[in-house]
Amino acid sequence: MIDYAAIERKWRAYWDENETYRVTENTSKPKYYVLDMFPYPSGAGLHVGHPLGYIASDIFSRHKRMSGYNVLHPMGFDAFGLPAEQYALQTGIHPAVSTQQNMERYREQLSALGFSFDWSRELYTCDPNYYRWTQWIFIQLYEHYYDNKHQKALPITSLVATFESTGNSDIDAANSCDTIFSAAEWMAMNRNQQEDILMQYRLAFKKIGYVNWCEELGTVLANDQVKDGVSERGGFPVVQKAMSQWYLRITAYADRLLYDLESVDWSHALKTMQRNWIGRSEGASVWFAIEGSEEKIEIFTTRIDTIYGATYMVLAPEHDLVRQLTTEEQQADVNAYLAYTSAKSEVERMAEKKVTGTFIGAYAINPFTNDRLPIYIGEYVLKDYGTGAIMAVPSDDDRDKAFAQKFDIPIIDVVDKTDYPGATLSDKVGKLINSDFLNGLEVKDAIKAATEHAEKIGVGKAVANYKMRDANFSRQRYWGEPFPITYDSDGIAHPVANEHLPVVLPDTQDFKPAAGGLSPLARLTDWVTLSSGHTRETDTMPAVAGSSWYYLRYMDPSNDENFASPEAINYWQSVDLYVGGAEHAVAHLLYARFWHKFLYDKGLVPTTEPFKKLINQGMIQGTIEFIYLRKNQDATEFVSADLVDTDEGVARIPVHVDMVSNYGSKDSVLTKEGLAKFIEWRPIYTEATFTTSSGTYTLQEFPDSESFVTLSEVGKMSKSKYNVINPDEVIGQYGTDCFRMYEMFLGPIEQSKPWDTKGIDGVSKFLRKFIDMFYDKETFSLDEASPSPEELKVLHTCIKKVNADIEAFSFNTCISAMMIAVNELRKLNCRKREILLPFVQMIAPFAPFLSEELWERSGQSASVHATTYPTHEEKWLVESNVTYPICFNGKKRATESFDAGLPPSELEALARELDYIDKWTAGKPIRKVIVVPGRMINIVS
RNA sequence: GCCGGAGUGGUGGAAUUGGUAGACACGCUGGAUUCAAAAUCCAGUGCUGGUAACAGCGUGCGGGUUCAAGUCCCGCCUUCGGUACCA
Repeated sequence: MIDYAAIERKWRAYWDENETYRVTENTSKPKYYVLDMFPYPSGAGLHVGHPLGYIASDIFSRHKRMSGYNVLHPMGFDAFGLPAEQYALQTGIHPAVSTQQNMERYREQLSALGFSFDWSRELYTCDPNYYRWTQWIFIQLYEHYYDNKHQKALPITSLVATFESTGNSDIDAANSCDTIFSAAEWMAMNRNQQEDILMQYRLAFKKIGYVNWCEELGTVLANDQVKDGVSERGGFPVVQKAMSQWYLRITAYADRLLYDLESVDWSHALKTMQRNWIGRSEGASVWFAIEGSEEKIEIFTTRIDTIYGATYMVLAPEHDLVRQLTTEEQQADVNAYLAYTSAKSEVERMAEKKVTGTFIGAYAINPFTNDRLPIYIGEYVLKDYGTGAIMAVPSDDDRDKAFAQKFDIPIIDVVDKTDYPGATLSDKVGKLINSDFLNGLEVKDAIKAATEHAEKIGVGKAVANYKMRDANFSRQRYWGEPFPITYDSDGIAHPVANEHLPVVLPDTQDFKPAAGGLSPLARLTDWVTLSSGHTRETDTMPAVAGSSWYYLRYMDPSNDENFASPEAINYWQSVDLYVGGAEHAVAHLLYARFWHKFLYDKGLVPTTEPFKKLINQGMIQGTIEFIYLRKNQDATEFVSADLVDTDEGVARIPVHVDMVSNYGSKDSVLTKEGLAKFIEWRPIYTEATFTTSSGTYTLQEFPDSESFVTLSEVGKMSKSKYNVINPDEVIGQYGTDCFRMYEMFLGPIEQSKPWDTKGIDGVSKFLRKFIDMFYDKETFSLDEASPSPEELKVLHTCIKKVNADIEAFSFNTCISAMMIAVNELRKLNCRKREILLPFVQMIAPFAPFLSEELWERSGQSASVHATTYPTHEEKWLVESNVTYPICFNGKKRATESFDAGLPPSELEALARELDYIDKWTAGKPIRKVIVVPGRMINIVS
């Protein structure tokens, strides 16, 4: 009856030709912006997991569109980034070429899935017409600083004006400048000095910082690209290295990024993740004088109340004052310790967590007690958090305590916790002791009192600190946006003039990373050196640059004058619904919010947040199979191998050495029969014994000798785990509509679940039954008679439920509601036009191809997707009778049907008359009867 | 360790947010159709006892609130994410 492949071809062509999904700024309709996180076009193409979010957002978009909204639903590609470049290094194929190919493949796969994207708005981040504006925004960041008093970004020129009139002492701005200067001092500086100072205020700035350096990839990585001390991509070791790098001062926006989370409709889990990442903690800054030095040590503490218990100080090994304060006698020790810490990689430090450190010979003065405190350096104090220095209170901090015990430093108890049994050291409870004027105060009050005292005597102040660091923005790689920055002969940075944007990424085949942390672009001397004598910045921007603002470009993707016209931005405002994976919960979403707030400060966007509502779709996982093998040389050692061979035809024999102890909980059994099948399936294992590069293995048998140990786990679909399922096969067999509906039917959209085609027949059957209703034997024919109230009730119940559930992103229950309706209509033998046409409209967002075809065959013109979505009429839903469960003391014992119009009092009276009451009350008098109209009746005795 | 989710039949999952637990679907069992199979259709299917009517039990575990708890509160267990020497 229906040839799926044919109708899919037909309607895709129709939609293309008629630009069915094209959208313009139509002010006569309310707007709605539905955005999917744009994909990185990888070489592997889409697997069944990718479309989950796209299907959901497509259904939602189609529903909104049919409900009278002007819907912007675009798609594009996050096309710059490491994988294409790594691929290029392996194959010699230019990233621009492979990226183009991959994008074409994605485009084809995406449109095969019937998504209603407005492809005329497609963008990709490696397009010069796009990254011209990425560069432009970068320049704006460079030319602005963040003013804390006004809580917004202001032009750097106004900062210069202030410097010229009053110096920097009155300025409250986000900065990394620790010198204070007067107007006269400013005017006396040479240009280099002035530019250095300004750099410490700019929102995009250059500084020397410790960065995650990955030698293997030849580049710096962001914190979130490093997992467990190795690069997320490739798993190469990552070490700390000091390099001059571009940064974005995202910390300036920390408070707003934190507090504005309250205004967005995101999941609780996601907001918490962002809050933790920003990591605001309230505390105090305190300055400790140093014996025999003009310098002071600034520390950050959340427990200023414990200052009377401070018995020593610790600086991070990289702290600026270390060199200066180290005494001659301690020099050798300190040098040895510094050598020790700098040789250690992040991985080692994390694994070890040893208590290490050394005394540097100097003493600080406790500003509250005037006690001499020895100054140590220790790796447990981090350079980048707070001020890189702490006052150590061993009585009330686990780490300080361990350190003090190791180095024999006195411990003074300052908090009495006897009133709080079970409280740990880190709990902020107890009464202060041994603490002068703080004695007897509760911790909370003591913190307040101590902070006030510090402020009064001028040795400290209340401050908030953040875990979040400024964002490293430099990559020493080829495949990214070039910085729109040149340097003059004095090394002073200059933004590239607007008319010279974009700075186009030069073409080359030589994209290998250069030695010494230089970008491949540094080798292109013709490009680097300009006729003016300036030289170009040769680092490129990270992938997060292009994705930080792409949602704005969709509003007006081909504008040459602006990143998007003010009119378009004003019309579309911001993204109403954003759908994407939780793996971008922190980095991408924080950067995008930061850029958006900056543009808001500049008056370029009308909203403070870019994404009003956000849905994280779950991951569709694959099954990862392991088979347990015994290494022949050593019968006691067990290892696992992936169930599949590699491209080279060699079994992979990784990890899980001691998993044998687990096999009671997770195992499934591979019988001898199963083994035969397995060998048939993977001919490389011709016997139960086989040899690989790492040895000879035998399948591990269970003691009963009838079976072997195997394991399967669910996990992310990935090429390397050989568990990728391509949607093409499923679509070929069942059709796109069925695939779409099945993915939705699998369960709630936000939940992760393993892919399993077991249930797809149910959806397929449902669609077939639905189509059947349009046919009389083999002929397409609808019943023109008027529908019965019963039929209308089925239809309208379903319409009501589907409308509500789409709004609630509960697509699985929409589909079950439609299944129920079809089952009931079939029972009623209904083939009525007045029932089935609204049904076609109702199912259209879910099954865009089939609905279009049935709509046409029913003699309707134009696209079903251009029609108005059905809404329910309450009059068809009213029931004349309601069936009530009759409960006795909360337990359901019977059901009774009553007239729906009866008031509760009459229902109660009827209930009291029921003849089986005695049976359940066991003769006890009825204490009361609870009637919940329309729900239930409970008789309490 | 800390933070945040989640635990419901053989399976995926429903349950209008405190009101008939297990909708819908898969699977399974029996039957119809068929030379046979596939497909399709019909019936049954939480567990326990019983031929049955029916009864008891039942939403990870233990308490509690309530006429009524999968849903709320307290204490655990398991599991999945995030994060980790953050002062």
